[in-house]
Amino acid sequence: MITMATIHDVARLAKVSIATVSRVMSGADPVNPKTQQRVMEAMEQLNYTPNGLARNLRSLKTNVIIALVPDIKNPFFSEVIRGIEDGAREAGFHVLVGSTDGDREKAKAYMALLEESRADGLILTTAQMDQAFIEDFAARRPMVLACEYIAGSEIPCVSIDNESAARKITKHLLALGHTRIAHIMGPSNVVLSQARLNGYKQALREHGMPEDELLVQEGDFSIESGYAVAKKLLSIERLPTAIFAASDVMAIGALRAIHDHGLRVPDDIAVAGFDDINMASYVSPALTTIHQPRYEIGQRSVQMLVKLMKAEELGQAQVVLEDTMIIRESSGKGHEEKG
Amino acid sequence: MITMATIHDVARLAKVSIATVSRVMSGADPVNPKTQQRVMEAMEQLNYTPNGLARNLRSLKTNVIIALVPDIKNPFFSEVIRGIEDGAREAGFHVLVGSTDGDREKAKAYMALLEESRADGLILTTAQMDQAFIEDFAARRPMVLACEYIAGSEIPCVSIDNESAARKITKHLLALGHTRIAHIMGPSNVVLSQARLNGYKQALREHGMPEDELLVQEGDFSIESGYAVAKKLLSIERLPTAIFAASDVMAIGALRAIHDHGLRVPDDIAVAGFDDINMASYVSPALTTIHQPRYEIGQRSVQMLVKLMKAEELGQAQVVLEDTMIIRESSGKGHEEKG
DNA sequence: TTGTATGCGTTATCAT
DNA sequence: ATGATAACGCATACAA
Repeated sequence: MITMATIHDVARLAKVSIATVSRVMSGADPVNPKTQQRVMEAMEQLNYTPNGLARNLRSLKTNVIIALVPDIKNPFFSEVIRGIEDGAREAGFHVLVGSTDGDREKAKAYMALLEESRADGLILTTAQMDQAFIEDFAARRPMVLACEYIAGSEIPCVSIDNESAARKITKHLLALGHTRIAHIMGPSNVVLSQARLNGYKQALREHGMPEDELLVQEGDFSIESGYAVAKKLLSIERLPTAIFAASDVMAIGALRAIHDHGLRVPDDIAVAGFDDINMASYVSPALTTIHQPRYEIGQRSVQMLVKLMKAEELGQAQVVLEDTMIIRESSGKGHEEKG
Repeated sequence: MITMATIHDVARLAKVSIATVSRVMSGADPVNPKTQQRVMEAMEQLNYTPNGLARNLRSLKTNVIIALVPDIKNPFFSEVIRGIEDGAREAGFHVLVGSTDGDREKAKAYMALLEESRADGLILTTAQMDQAFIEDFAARRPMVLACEYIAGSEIPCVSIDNESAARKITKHLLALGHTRIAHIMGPSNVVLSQARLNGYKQALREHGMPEDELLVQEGDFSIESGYAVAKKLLSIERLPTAIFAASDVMAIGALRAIHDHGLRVPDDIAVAGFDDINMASYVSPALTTIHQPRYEIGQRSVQMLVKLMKAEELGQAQVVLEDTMIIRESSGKGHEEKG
């Protein structure tokens, strides 16, 4: 709108060189108190704000990091983002949150900002693109994976052990005497969906339960998909006695589907979720779920990213945080386990 | 990590001047096909990506707009943001989403990015700072208010008519025969909380109902506050027969509080929300609420902002979109109205 | 069709 | 303690 004052304007008004103006801003070199005063007054008078772009170009740094989430509607990520933002602020960085809607091209568009030097680092909360692309990118740019661990990869990451967590909650359902446990998995192209599926299968196997392919159906983490998939599960001949959804949001969709079907949770069908989002303890029945330290995941991710950007050594590149099983109403009577 | 190739490197390798390299990138001036080929090969070979910062400094534009939300956890805003992002992408802009946590200082930190020329425009989804500050800012920088209309202000904005919507849903409860309708309002320092409160009061007045101060309690749009405030409402002597919460999220908290209190919705107490977030139709009982065209609010906001940034005339600076009352289970038997 | 040179607003390295 | 000037990487007006 209004044409901005530059360092030259300030210098002219204060009758000094631009170098001196720059000096009073940085405070690095000594400046005569009297001229300093003049410069400050000039800055004040012109309402001067240094141009960030010029500074960035000069330093070849932006102090911006990009955080990519697959779906900004998903409440799971919002807390992770908060952790990221707080961690970033502490380290003097701004966060640009991008929602990719599971679209590789959108993700790549954001990642291009790094190539253009318009951002310094990247946090990926879901690795949906092909692994080769990610590996290549991580080799060239500071990047951290939050929430997801890619087996066999050396990319720095922060996550829980999704497999063991899924195993744990499936075992909980088994311990309650369930014999037909269905699983609403996440999109099969994301790593953590596979991890949770594996944990589920392992638990069944360890208990000598047969795998029924009909009982495993794929959702996309949305509440709508949870509802739709649960409907499908309710239409098969031998009804499941329990449903383990790979996310709380999908579990809430399932809750509604079961309700609409005239059945009751947990009496007729038990339900378990994953993530422990805020709403999990407010819906009725309250959700049994796996608590993920979402805020901490975000925070730790940035901390690692900052080290990466400073080219510091990060001792451990793959951080696994602890999860907790939270037993509430939706799975029936129970107890709490830690691990 | 890796030291980037510059336009000079490309020029040297292709044995041309940097001007020519620049030309093949922009495609503005004609370039000999043969040299163009050489340049392209050089770019390819060096894996060259133009430095965005330099471009930005040159053009004094960043193509970045900042969208500020008070709370990224609030699902209401996620859909607005999606609208903003899609609209922005169409217009060739990137969106930097910032969460202010209702903290003026955080908001100002983001707004400073505009002053530093590191972003071109601002969308505020909640005006929590003092009005003078906002007015001043809007006079100097391209800015649009989404979701909120400030009476007496000329700042461009896109929103529904919060007052009439609140009046409408309160009247719905009155029509169902409710005599003691409580209101869980939003934070009193945000404009739309006041608007919704006013609508609520107007409806009561029009029906000749007395105002009971005990029945109006302030929340902060969080599910926890909805729960806590509802608890408070359940502890007063003459119980309310209905609760109108200023947001669905708070309404869901209230649902749980009523449930925990051993009462039933809508039989014992009716509940109405506001926003029509995704989850509103999935909780039990499903929420009666006001549907806001959230995605469109976001989209229209950016469109206005883009015009503002281009210094184009925006015909109408204050856009009011239509809301819809959605009657579901939580308010008891009913019908649907439009307006 | 191509090259030279200037400027975008800073910071930093020289001098003085 | 201060000033002149060269980068940072690119786009473009002007020459050739």
